[in-house]
Amino acid sequence: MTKTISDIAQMAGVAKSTVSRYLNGGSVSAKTKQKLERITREAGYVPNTFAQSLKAKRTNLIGTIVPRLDSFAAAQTMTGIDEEVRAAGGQMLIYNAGQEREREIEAMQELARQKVAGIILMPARVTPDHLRAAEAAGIPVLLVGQGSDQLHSVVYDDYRAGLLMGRYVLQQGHRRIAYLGVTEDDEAVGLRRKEGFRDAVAECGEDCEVFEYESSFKIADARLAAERILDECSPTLIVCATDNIALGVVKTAHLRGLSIPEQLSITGFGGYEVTEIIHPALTTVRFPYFEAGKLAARLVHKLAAGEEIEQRTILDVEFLAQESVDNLNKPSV
Amino acid sequence: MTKTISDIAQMAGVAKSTVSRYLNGGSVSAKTKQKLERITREAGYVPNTFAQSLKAKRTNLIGTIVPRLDSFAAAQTMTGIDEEVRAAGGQMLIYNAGQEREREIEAMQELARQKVAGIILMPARVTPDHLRAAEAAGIPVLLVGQGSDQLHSVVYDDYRAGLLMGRYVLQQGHRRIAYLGVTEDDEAVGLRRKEGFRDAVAECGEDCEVFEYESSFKIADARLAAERILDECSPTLIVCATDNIALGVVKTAHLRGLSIPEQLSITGFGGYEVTEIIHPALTTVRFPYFEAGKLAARLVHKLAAGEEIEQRTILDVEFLAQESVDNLNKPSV
DNA sequence: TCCTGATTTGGAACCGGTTCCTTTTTTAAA
DNA sequence: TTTAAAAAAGGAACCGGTTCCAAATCAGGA
Repeated sequence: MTKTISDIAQMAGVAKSTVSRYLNGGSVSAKTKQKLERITREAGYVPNTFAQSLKAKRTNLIGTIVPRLDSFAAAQTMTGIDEEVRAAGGQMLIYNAGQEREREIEAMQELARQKVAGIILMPARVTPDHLRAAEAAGIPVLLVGQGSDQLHSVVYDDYRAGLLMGRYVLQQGHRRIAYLGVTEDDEAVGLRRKEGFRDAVAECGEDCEVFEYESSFKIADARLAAERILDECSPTLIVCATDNIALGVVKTAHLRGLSIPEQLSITGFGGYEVTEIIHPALTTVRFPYFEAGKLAARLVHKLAAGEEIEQRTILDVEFLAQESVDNLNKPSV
Repeated sequence: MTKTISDIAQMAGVAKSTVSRYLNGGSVSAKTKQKLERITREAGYVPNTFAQSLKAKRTNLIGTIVPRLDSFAAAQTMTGIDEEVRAAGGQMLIYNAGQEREREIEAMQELARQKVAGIILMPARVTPDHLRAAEAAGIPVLLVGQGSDQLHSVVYDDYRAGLLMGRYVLQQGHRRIAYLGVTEDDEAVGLRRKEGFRDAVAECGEDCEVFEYESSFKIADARLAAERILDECSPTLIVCATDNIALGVVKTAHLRGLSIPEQLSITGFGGYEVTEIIHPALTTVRFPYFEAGKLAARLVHKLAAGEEIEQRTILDVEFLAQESVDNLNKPSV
């Protein structure tokens, strides 16, 4: 059976406090050190994590709460967190909230119970309940993707993403545009991106019709929304609030026999891997999900160590011009 | 401060053993029960997991080892596991092996150390090292996706997937086919699928040229392989061992200006969500990743409870005819 | 009212480590 | 050789629960 520290102590003929000291780098004579080295190795001794944590009252676990496991953004972020946490000798505990706000709260309580060193939360929206739960948890909570005045956060520059996208498509000559967004409850994705886009339209000065629509994050819903848009206002371009929504719109366009980008231009936001793979490649804005994960892990470690960090860290985004937007200024052949 | 069981006992004027009994449904008088109900609630008492686990020598955690976090198959499987584990009142601990075999071994040791109730492992390949580590872990280990004579497993019917695909494309009239596979070290994906496909060719009886190529799982590599295939043997169809590989081939075809499926037919395996979204939709075989996850969770729970289960559970696959394969039998217009 | 058996309760040991404090041993200086 | 200081080792308490066993309380029957 698995050995305990007392077993080792007995085998070595020393007190268990000595073994503990040996294991944790305390003052032990060279002779004893050597003997214990051999014995622990031969016995295959591994300390019991619970006993350690019980005494230490904390772990080196970082809890990550994600809205779902099968999303590109979540997967990239988790990978980034994992890489950094592992490098720091810790481990990442993933909690899947399944897109339900209640379960995000529940997850914070549960993670606090498990005495994780810190929590990284990727919420769709920050509610007072979140703040209360974060407060009650008594451990650092870091938001990713959404900001808050109360909690520390790592956010993307959603406003700039919208602005860059707006400037680009206007510069390509589009003046009849549908904006397919998501609920404004989602401040980052629903609101900021749209604001940036609107401001780009405003600063352009010229006449430009923008029709605003709304969809959920699901591809199927995006397809339906696209049907409505095409029926109602036949724009030259549909700007979609996420790459997934854009994929749905692309599908609908294909089904209607519209060629992209000649008959309909489409853009997304996100920079999912698939956007370069599909044909035509999707013009989008790349969000540094992976980097955000790494950064979040570093920051939450700092918080756990009691260090001060900036309230809000804003990560820059990168505009990616690809093939799905037609240049309406080009001389006709 | 967080309360301990002794605090509660003191507040209630009883021994801590009584509180423990109350919490775990032991024999407690109605009066005491009532009092403790109130006090634990008011004090917001939550038991310390470590102390519990230290005594119990086990947890209700299920450890899941995945090759990577950002893969469709892994995400679906994890979601399935999570759903089932949560329903059973447990929790899933995810360990990302980052596609490195060593880290799979390391993960098993680490999870054993953390006394998880069982391990679900999704390996690319089962090596003697895996078997040794599973043995040493002393807790149930269940494989998903790859079988083994030594360990319990949930596998897909890869052979049948290959067979169905082969029969279908032959029936569509293809006789000059490239099979773009992966290393045979991967028994399920690299070997079984190909064997099924070969047998379909054999049973067809007619003359049929099959050119076999190999790629990694990466889209970029698949694109390069596609270039070689198109240069070397100009088949009417490329059968790809995974949907991701197929996506790479589709991309290359598009870049070369080949229209799909008229000039080149392409198929995949997997049933990733994106295969229905791209245009033309990819003909593929759907693998029940989500269901496999749910089943795996149930089975590993049974193993943890000491129940007997079948050595190998084979899950059926579903052929999905979509648009990316041309019917060469159709009368030319 | 007293006795017996069933229920409740309290006390102590234990799970496997860490840490503080004291005692013993070693080392070096006087 | 003696002595003081430093290094090493031992012992016990503690972290926060669970569980076993003995003691106390309660109920019902004689």
